[in-house]
Amino acid sequence: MNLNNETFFKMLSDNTRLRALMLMQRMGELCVCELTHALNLSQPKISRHLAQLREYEIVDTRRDGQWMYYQINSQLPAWALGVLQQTSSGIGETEQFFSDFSVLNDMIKQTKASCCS
Amino acid sequence: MNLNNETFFKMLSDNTRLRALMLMQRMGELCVCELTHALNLSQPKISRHLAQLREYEIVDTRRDGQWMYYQINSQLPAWALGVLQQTSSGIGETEQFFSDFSVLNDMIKQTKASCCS
DNA sequence: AACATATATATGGTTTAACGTATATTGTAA
DNA sequence: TTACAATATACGTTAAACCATATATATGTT
Repeated sequence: MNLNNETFFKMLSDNTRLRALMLMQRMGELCVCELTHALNLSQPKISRHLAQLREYEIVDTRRDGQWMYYQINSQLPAWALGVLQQTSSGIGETEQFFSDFSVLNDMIKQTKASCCS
Repeated sequence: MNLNNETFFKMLSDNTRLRALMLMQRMGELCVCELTHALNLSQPKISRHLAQLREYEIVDTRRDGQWMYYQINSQLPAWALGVLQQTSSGIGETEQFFSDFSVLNDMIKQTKASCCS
C-alpha cells in the first residue's frame, strides 16, 4: 500500500482518532456504536473521523448487517504498525486511555453479545 | 517530562518538521543553517518550526556562538523515542528523506568543519 | 562603534481542519 | 410498505495552522 508519512501522522494527531485507534489496537475490530459509547462522543463526530481513517487506509472496514466494523489495516507498512504498537504500549495505561478501555469492557460484558443494546 | 500525545503527533504531522526530525534522528545535533540548507527552505520557515518543536520539548537546543544547535530531546518518554526511531528506519530511505541526507552530507564534506560558509 | 552573520519573531493573509446540527442512506424487521 | 436502528454525509461556522515578507535580536569581527 501507499502511505504518506505526513498524512499518517496527521491521522494520529487528533485525540478522537488516536483514542479510537488505541481501542482498535488493543481490542481488534469495533463497530461505530462501540466507539461512540466508549469515547462518549457524538455519532456523527466519530463517523466523520472514522471516514478519514478509512479514506487514508489507516483502517479497513467490514459490514455486518447494520453494523460497520473498523479495524487497523494490517496492510500498513511495518514501521507504521510499529508506531501504533509502540504508542499503544506507551500510553495505553494513561488515565484517558485506560478509562476508554474500561468503559468499552463494561459495555461488552453487559451486552454479552458483541454490540449495542 | 510531560508529553501530550496529541501534541507529539501534531509535531510529526508537518512535513517540514518531520524532515528536520529525521535529519536530527540520524545525524544528531544540527544548526539552523544546516537544516535550512538541507531542506532547501527559507530560514524563517525553518526557525518557526524549530521553535514549535522546542516549545513542546520535542527537541532541545544549545547555543554555540552565533549558532543554535537543535537535537531530539533525549528526555522524551521511551515510547516517543521509539516512534521516532521506528519512523526513521521505516522512511529514511524513501526518496524525499534520502535526498535530504545527501544534501546535508555533501555540505558537511565541503565545509570540512561543522557549519555554514 | 559600525557592520556582518545567524537566528528569531511579528504581521497579515490564506488554507485547512474541526465542530454541531440537520438530514440522508442502508439494512432489518414487522 | 412502513417503521426503526445503525451509520454516513452535508452545511455553515469557528478556530487553528501555515506561509511569505519584513523586521528584530544576538553574537562576533573589524
